Parts: sequence; structure tokens; C-alpha cells
Amino acid sequence: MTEREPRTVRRGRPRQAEVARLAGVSQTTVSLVLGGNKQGIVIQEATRDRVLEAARTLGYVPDPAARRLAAARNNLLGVFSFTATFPTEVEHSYYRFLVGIEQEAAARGYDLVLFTGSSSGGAGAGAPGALDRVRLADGCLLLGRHVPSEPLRRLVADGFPLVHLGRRDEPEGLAWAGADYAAASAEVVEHLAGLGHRRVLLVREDDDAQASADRQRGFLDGLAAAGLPAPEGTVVRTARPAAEIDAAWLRARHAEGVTAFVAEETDTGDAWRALTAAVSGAGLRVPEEVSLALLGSPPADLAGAPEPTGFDIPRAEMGATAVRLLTDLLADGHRPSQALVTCAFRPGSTVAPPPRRASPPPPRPPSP
Amino acid sequence: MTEREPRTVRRGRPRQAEVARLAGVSQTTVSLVLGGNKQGIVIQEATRDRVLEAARTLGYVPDPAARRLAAARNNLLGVFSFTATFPTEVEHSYYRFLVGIEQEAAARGYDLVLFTGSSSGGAGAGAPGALDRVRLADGCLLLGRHVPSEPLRRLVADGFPLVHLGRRDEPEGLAWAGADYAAASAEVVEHLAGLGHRRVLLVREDDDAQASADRQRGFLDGLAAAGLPAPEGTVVRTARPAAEIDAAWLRARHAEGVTAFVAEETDTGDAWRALTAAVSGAGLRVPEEVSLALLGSPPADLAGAPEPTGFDIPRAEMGATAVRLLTDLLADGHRPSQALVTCAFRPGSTVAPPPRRASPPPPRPPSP
DNA sequence: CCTCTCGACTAATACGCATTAGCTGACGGG
DNA sequence: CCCGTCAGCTAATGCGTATTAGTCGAGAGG
Repeated sequence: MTEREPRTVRRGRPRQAEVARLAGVSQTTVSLVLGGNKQGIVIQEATRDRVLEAARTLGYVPDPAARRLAAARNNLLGVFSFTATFPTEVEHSYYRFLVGIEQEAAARGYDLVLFTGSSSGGAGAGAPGALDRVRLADGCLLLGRHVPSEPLRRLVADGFPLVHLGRRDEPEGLAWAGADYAAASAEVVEHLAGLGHRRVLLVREDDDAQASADRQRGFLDGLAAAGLPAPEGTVVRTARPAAEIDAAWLRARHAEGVTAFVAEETDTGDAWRALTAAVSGAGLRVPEEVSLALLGSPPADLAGAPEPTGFDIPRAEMGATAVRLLTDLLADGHRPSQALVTCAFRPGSTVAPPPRRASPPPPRPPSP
Repeated sequence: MTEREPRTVRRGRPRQAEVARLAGVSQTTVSLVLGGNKQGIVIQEATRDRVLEAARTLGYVPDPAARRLAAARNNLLGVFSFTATFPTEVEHSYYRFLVGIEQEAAARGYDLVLFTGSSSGGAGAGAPGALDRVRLADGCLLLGRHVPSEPLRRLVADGFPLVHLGRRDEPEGLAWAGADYAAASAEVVEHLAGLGHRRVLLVREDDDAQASADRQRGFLDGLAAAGLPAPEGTVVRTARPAAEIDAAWLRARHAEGVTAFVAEETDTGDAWRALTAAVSGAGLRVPEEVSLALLGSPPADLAGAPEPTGFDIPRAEMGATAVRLLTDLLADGHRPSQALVTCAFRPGSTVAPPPRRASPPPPRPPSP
């Protein structure tokens, strides 16, 4: 039942052998001319030209798999993410990474392979072997907060060149390019303190990502640096921001003397979303009565709203840095290294000095 | 002086051969058990179990490169665009294509290769042989309006599986997945006519893209279907919309009895941008005094403005369709085909019946 | 008995490229 | 005049897996 099409279906893709035949030389010579020829074998100018000419006319392109198998390089960098690389939600944060990744990869002569295993349509990132497909490329970039450890550990142990986008200490020796959330978060807090705020709260989602932890640490460091206390309840961690961070909750905190709220940015932006909703639900004006800050960028659908004070994550730069790290790894096989990219403070318009009168806010009629 | 490390440096990664030795079978059997065994060769339950057990204890993971080499296909789909795939401008239209492409590719077990050659950092899409690199994949998707014909023609002639995103008749036999701009444009015009508009103008940029031509055709077809004339000047084509479509121009057209303006969507959105600017410059209210429609989606930076009446280009669906076309091509080697995806009409809020006061449109002699 | 399936595997080979041993003819020194 | 270089190639392998031809023993059928 198997149709044994002889040579007809032969994909147009030419091999070195075909090039060799056309140029009247051996396959070896073709490999020598087109490949690196690191052995320093001497080839005559004329021969070399014939080969190049033949390759051009046939449109020869090396097979990445074969190249890889023969223990050489592909010039392919993998990109693997643990959720779809292009999520359906508009303007997902990965896009910005990709901008930097593509540019830097292009500049260094690498093409990109997007491993789609984890996309919703596919088998899922959890599928056994999904991560192993990256071995097709020379090295791979990892995106996403929630990366399964076990397969990763294995890759690292085998010495496969990997760079994680975002700080990650988990498998010992994994290289990464991260944003300096801690420093940026501290800066935001110190900015608030400088304006006169004494009681500042951090709202974070119930998430164990390193990025969340870093922000919290920076937040607390910022408080400490400003000489402010961090009593119990200073960091609010909730799995369901929309439900728990509501107008009543916010009014209560405000009544206790909290004048500024800080939210972390996450994939969904839920913390920030809940916070802003709660504030407007409570009828408080921003920034006159209460200051808000966002440790990251606002979700795209809130683009119309006033620009939140906080910082911007230099995603494109992180992507470029990660590519740089990876290609360096490929080049000199140095041991994995890591890089922190600085975030840019964004002044925004959601913070101001706290209201003068230290008394609790006036009771307002419920909004219609 | 060749370092012939015997077994020591043997990559921690075991091969099928090692598994075979441990299980006391041949490498072939291992391949049969662990691979698909599409040949339907019968293996005893006990043997199969021994192999699986051995594979587990050794932590065997198949080498994707070898697998793809042996399979004579690499399960890679190329994505080639003639501008950077991830342009720096926010929310570029390619993103939406990619959403669909990634999903569908994942669902069909393909990974994606992004050819970065055309990115700003690289050699540029014009570089000789830039397009030839796509031969590395099993097939390739082409994005972008302005695709150089010559290298493309070659690829097509060689039978390399290619699908263009967007209608394209140029190289005979090129497959494509396009949006049905003509039908959608006609629908918009008929909608306007149904509301009572008699004089409708189309503003298009000076661009020879097929997409522009299709919209114009649909626009004219729509007029015809509604029984409206299309006198000279009904289609306004300008290279510099911002300069030529200004308040004065708009006021003049309005005075002539034109009650609705339609703009095409382009990469830049300049036509629409100019049109809206001109209308507000002319002090005309939308949609009370003048109706506007956009053949496509508005640029992202105009997201705050009222939603334009028009249609949405189903980009994700187009991407998915293109992938489907391409994989079908790969599977049964059928001759290239094309697919039109329907655009969804978007009611929006920029059109309304024309103003009541029937300042009689100048009875112009319809040109024959 | 001896050929003939048939079940259950295994040996051999192909995939496309890189690499490593040759191999050949020209030239030069002794 | 013979051997050793050496420039310039080519033949032969290997990489890890999938596939295709067997191979081999055990029953079945004649």
C-alpha cells in the first residue's frame, strides 16, 4: 500500500551530493567548501568557485538535522515557552521579548525555531519529551514563569546550552537574563516614601514565581531603606485579587492610614486590575487621596487609563541580552552566566504626596 | 593528537543501542517499541515491557535531529517575512497571524522556523539567497505585502511548498490564504447604501498591493449592487494622505453631497488617520453629519477613539488556514490551492443615516 | 518428511552532512 | 632515478533513528 514514488517526489531540496555532481567534484569537497573547512584543507580557487556556483544554481541549503547529527552547528536558536508563545490575549508580554530576540539573533546570523509543543493546540508543555525537542537547535531560550524542573534539569546536566528569560536559580548552573525587579521595586517604594507616604501596601498574586519574590524583596528593601516599618499585613498575597481586593477592603486599609498601594505585574494583570477597580469603587481619587504604583507595565486593555507610576520592564533588551548570552555560550562554551537588566522608572501620574489632613477620609455616599 | 575519549565523555544521553543492550534485544526492536511502529510489526508483550523498562531506567530520550534525519522531513514550517517578523511598532498585524499560525502548527505537530534574515539586524530580505534559506524547512509561509517575485518564482518552480498569507496571483501556482476583502468591502458599502447614503468615497493609499485592489473592487461592486453610480473621483488614491486629505478637502467633498467616506486599512493606517483628522478638522460630527467606515481594523494607537464601522480581518484564522494549506500540501503533495477567509462585519459607531436636510446633491451628469 | 506460512525478531541500510583517512600526480632534493 | 613532500582531492565512516529486507524456529498442510 505504500506508494514507492521512485525519485519523483524527491523534494526539491538538493543535497550536497547533487551539488557535487553538478560541480564535478566529490561530496566531501562540497562539504569542505560550503562548511567551515576548519581542517584547513586546501582547495583550489577554481574548484571552490565551481562548487559555490553549483550550490547557488541549485539553491542548496544544508539540512539542519543532518548538520546537527554530524555533531556540527545549525545556526538555529530555539525558543521554548511554557504557554503559547503567541497567546490569544492581545499584546502579551512575550511579544516584546521576541522583538529583542529576533533582532539580536538576526544580527548574529541565527535563525529562530519556535517550539510549539506547549501551545494550546499541541500536546502541551507537560507532554513527555516536549522540552527535548529543543535539542534540534544549537541552544535554546526559555520563556515563561512556570517551567517544569525535571526535564530542564536533565537538559542542563547534559550540557545543552540554555538561557532562561527571567531570573531563575532552580536548576543549578542554568544561565539567565533577568530584569532587576528588586532594585526597580525598591526605587518605586523609595519614591513613594520621598513623597511622604508612611504606610504602603504591596498586593501580589498567589504565585511562586521568582519575579514575584524579587519584587516583594525589593519592596521590603525599599521600605527598610526609607526607614519605614513593615508590619504584618504589609504584603497582601491573594489567589483571587478580584474577589478579595474590593472597595470595602480598600476603604478599610485607607482608614487605617495606608496612603499608597503597590501592585505587581503578572501575566494577567489581575492584581492591578483589582486594585484600580477597588479604588474607584471606594470613590477615592487618584492620586489626590490615594497613590497607586505598579511594579511593571499595565495590561494593554487599560491603555486608556492614566499611566501608572512604576517601572517598565525592558523586555526587548532582555531578549537581546539572552540571545547574547546564549551565543556566547555556543561560541566559547563558557560556563553559564547570568545578566540583570535594569528597569526604567516610569513617573506616571498615579502617585502624589499623601493627603495633608491625617484624619480618616470623609464618608462618601455609595456610588450609583 | 586526536582526543579519542573512548566511552568516558559519552554523552550522558543513552541511545537506542544502549537500551537495546540492556533489554537484550536489537536496536531495531527498541525503535519499534519506542517509535510509532507504523509498519504493524508484532512484538511480544514481554519484550515490549523489557524495552520500556530499560528505556525508563536509562532515561532514554530520542534525539530529535536523528529522528528527523531518518524521517526525511524535519517537521519544521518556515515563516518568512519581508520586514522584521516582530516589528518594533506595537501591535503589528503580523502578531495576529502568528497567533493562528502557532496554534495550528502545534496542533499538527510542526515547529516553526523564523527566518530572521529580513530583520533590521540581518542582511535584509533583499540579500541574495535570503529567500533560499527557507528550503531548510519542509515548507514555508510567506508574510508581507511586498514580496520580491524573482526568487519566489524559482522556489515555486522547484515545487517547494509555499503558502502566501494574503491573496497573491503573481507566480502562477502559488498557494495562498487570503481574506475576502472584496466581499467584506462590498458589504460595508451596501450597509451604507442601505442607510440612505448616495455618494460614498473610498480613500486609498498609493499602493499596488493585491489587498488594496481587492478592497477597491469590492467597494465598486458594492456601489453597483446598491445601484449607485461611481463617477470620476469616487476612488481617491493618494501617496500622502496626511497632506492631501485635509479639512478643506473634506469640507469640499461634503459640500458636493458626499455623506460617507471609506478608508482602507494599511500597515500604517495613514488613510484612516488622515480621514478622521480631516473630519474633526472640518468640525463635522460623526456619525450625525458624516459617516466613516474603515475597511479593516484601526491602528492600535486609535484604540481609544469610537469603534469604526467596517470589518475585522480574521488574521488568526488566516494564519491557521495557511498552515492547514501548507501541511496538506506536505501530506499529499496536492497541487497548490487557495483559500478565502471571510471577514466579520463590525457594526461600530461611525455610520448613521445621512443628515435629513436634503440639500440636493448637485445633479451631475453621470459619465457614461 | 518436506515445503509453507507465520510470528517475532534482527541485520543491513538509508538519511545528509562532517570528518578522517587515504590516494594521486607533480615537484624537489639527494 | 628514487623517495619524500605536498597540494588537492576523494573514499569511507560515523552520528542516532526509521525502515526494509531478511532470518529462524514452530506449527500447518500435503
